[in-house]
Amino acid sequence: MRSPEPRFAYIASVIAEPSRARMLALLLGGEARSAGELARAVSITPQTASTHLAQLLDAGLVKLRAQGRHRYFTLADADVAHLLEALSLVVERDDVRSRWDTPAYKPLKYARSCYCHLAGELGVRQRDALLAQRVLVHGADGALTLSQDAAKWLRNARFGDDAIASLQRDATKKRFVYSCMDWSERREHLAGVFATRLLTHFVEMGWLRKDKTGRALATTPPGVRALSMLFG
Amino acid sequence: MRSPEPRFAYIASVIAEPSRARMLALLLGGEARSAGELARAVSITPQTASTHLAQLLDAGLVKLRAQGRHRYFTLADADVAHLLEALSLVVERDDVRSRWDTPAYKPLKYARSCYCHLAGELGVRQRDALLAQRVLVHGADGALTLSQDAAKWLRNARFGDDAIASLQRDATKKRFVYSCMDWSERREHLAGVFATRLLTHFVEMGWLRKDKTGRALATTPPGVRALSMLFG
DNA sequence: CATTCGCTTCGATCCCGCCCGAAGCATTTA
DNA sequence: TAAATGCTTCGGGCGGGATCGAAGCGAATG
Repeated sequence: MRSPEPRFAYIASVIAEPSRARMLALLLGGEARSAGELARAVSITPQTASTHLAQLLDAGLVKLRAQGRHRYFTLADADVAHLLEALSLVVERDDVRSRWDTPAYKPLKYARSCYCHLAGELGVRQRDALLAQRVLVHGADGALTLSQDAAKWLRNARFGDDAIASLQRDATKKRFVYSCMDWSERREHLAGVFATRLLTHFVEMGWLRKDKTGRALATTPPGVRALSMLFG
Repeated sequence: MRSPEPRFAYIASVIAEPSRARMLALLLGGEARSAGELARAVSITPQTASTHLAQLLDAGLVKLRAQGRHRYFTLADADVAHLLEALSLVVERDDVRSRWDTPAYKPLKYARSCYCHLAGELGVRQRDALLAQRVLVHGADGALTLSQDAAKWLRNARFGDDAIASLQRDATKKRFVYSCMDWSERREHLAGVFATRLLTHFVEMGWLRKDKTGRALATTPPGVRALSMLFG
C-alpha cells in the first residue's frame, strides 16, 4: 500500500506543468508531432521543450520515433489517452454546459479525435448506430464484438475486401473494440483498434477533416451524405 | 482551445503533491475521513494538512461535511474516482504483473472498494455473473439495465422487499449501473448506484470486511458461501 | 569537408509553493 | 467561565524545478 503512491504523485506532477499539459493535449489528437513543432505550439524555446519531452518520456507518457534529425512524439498508449480524457472530464465538470456551448467549443463538441478514435456527438452517434444495426453485438461475457454480418455494413462504408478480411482477423484480439465514456457527451463511444481504423478510413475517404489543432473534426459535404447513410 | 489547459494543468498539480496524493488514495476507499485523521495518516502536522485540504476543496476534488468540531472529507464524485483509477492504471502499467503478484498486493488485487463499489478479481467476477445470469442486460442503446427478473436474484442475495422496490425505482436513473475498466484486472467491472448498494449490502451482511486502509476487502467464511452461490 | 538545422546538455537565475512554529477561532466539555 | 480539542491563518525559511543563454553533438545538405 505504501509503494505506489510516490509514483502516483510523480505521474501527476509530470502532467501538472502547464507547457507539458498543453503538449499532451495536442498529442491527444492522435498525430505524431516533432519536438520543434511542440515547442512552437506552446511558445517555449526548443531547449526548454527538450527537457520537458525528456520528462514525458521518462514518465512513460509519450513514445518516441526518431526519423533523421527529427524526433516525433505520440502518446504512449490508450491508457494514457484514457487518463487525459478522465482528467478533462473532471476539469470541465463544473460548468460543462456553459463552456461547451461557447462558439469556440462547438466543433470540438460535435466531433473530435480522442487519441485515435472518434469522440463527441458524432462518436456517440457512431456507437449507437453500430449497435442498433447489429454491426457490433454484446457477447456472452458482455464484451463487444464484430457481428457475423458486419461485412455488409463495412462494404457500404467503402472498405475494400482485404481491409474487411483484416478487420475480421483482428476481431478476436484483446481491446479490438470497447466502449468508453465521452467527457463532453457523458455517454459511451467506441474505442480500440476497430474504432481507430474507422476514423482513419473516414479521414482517408475525405468524409472527415482534421483542423490545424489535430483535435477537432469537420464533416465535409460528401461526408455528410456518407455518414448519415451509415449512421442512419 | 486555449482556455481549458491552464485548469487542466492546475487540477493535475493539485493531485501531484505527495501528501495530497496519499490523502486522495485513502479517500478512494469510499469512506469519509476527518482532517486530523488524514493528517496522521500521511504523517504531516494538522496545519499543513489543513492547507492541503483547502486546496483539494478549491479544486473540487473532495467534498466536505462539517459535523461539530470535526470536518469529514470524501471524494467529490464518481468522476474524480474515475480519474484517480485511470491515473493508477498508468502508474501501474509498466510492471502490472510483478507488482500485483507481491504478497502485499494480493488482498488489493483480489477485492477492493473503488470509491464505493467492488473492484479487483471479485469485481470482475461480479459483473460476469450478473450478465451471465441475466440480472443485468444490455438495452437497445447498449446501456446496462436491471432485467425483469432481477428481483429473484436480489432476494437470493437477502435484499429486503423494500430495498428491492427502491432499487427498481432507481433503475431508470442515469448512471444507475455501468461498466468501467478495472486497473488491476484490465477487464470491466460494475460501477454506479447499483454497484454501490451491492457493496454496502455485502459489507452489512458481513460477507465482506474492509481492512484498516478502507481499501482492501476480505471475504469472510459466510461470505465465501454466499458469494459463491450468487456469483455461480 | 564545411555549413545548416534540429535537438540536447550545462550553468545560473529566479520564483513558486511546501513546510512548520506560533497564534487565533470555534466547538465541546468540565 | 475556563480548559481542552479540532482546525485554520499568518509568517518566514527553504528547496525544487522551470526558464533561457551558451555551447555541443549528430544528421542532412551543399
